[in-house]
Amino acid sequence: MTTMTAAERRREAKAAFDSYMDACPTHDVLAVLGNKWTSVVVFQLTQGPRRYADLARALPGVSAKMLTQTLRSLERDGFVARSVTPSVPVQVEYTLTLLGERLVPLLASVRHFAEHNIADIRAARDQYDATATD
Amino acid sequence: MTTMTAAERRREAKAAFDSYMDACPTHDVLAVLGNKWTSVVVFQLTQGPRRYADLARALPGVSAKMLTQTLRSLERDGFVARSVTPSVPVQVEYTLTLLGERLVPLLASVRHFAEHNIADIRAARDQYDATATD
DNA sequence: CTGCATCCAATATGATACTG
DNA sequence: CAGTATCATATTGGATGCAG
Repeated sequence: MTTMTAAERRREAKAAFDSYMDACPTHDVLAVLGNKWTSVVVFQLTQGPRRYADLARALPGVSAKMLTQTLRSLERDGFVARSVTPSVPVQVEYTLTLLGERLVPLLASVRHFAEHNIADIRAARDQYDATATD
Repeated sequence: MTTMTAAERRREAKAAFDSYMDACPTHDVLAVLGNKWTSVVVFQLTQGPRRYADLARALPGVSAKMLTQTLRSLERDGFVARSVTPSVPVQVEYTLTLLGERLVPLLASVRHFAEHNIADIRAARDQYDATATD
């Protein structure tokens, strides 16, 4: 049973690593935050509860589809609560949950890092692109 | 010239918002961190310099293409330095730059948040999925 | 007003084979 | 060893029209 051992071991290592990646909390959170509209929507909600149309107006770049999708995803993760007022027409309000509020200091950390280092990052990019074009 | 004003204003607002998003440092950093392999590659490099094959071995889930792409992207952003030793065969070593080291505490913040809140997040997901299936 | 369905484009990721 | 090239698939994002 030594035949194929190397390939087998590689496959097993890969499967194990894939499960690890799937289970890794950090990676999970990063995937959520990495979505294009997550951070801006959360930021809007830190300003207070917002209705669907409020968000659409504040975020002119988002399509209706992505706004809905982002809100659903945040709701599913427990960051955002959705409450419907059955009037005519219906009124839907989105609010940050307590769990969602805990996202705020984290986003502040990211912002802090970003604002302090973006100049270096962009300088590096410019230099990289310049030397590549040479 | 009052015709189409509403639509025009919407288009302008969207264009302005798009530029804002593109220019936003936080969003920029989040986009980098959101890539599937960025965090794990950076984490490997916090353990010390690594050669290409070292990384491939430590990260059995990554394809050669994505490993190269991730490293190039990190190099372009100034987080990682690539040094070639012209031997036979060539030896390529990747190291975190000083800028890259500054990523470490940020990733630690993300990890801290993730580890403290992942249980609540997953509970929320389970509940959401359960009530949706009802 | 809210938001789903549909179709489409762009990007990210992956598998495989090949090269200096 | 350290990639590149190519092809294929998956995921993400967007535009439009329709519905409760």
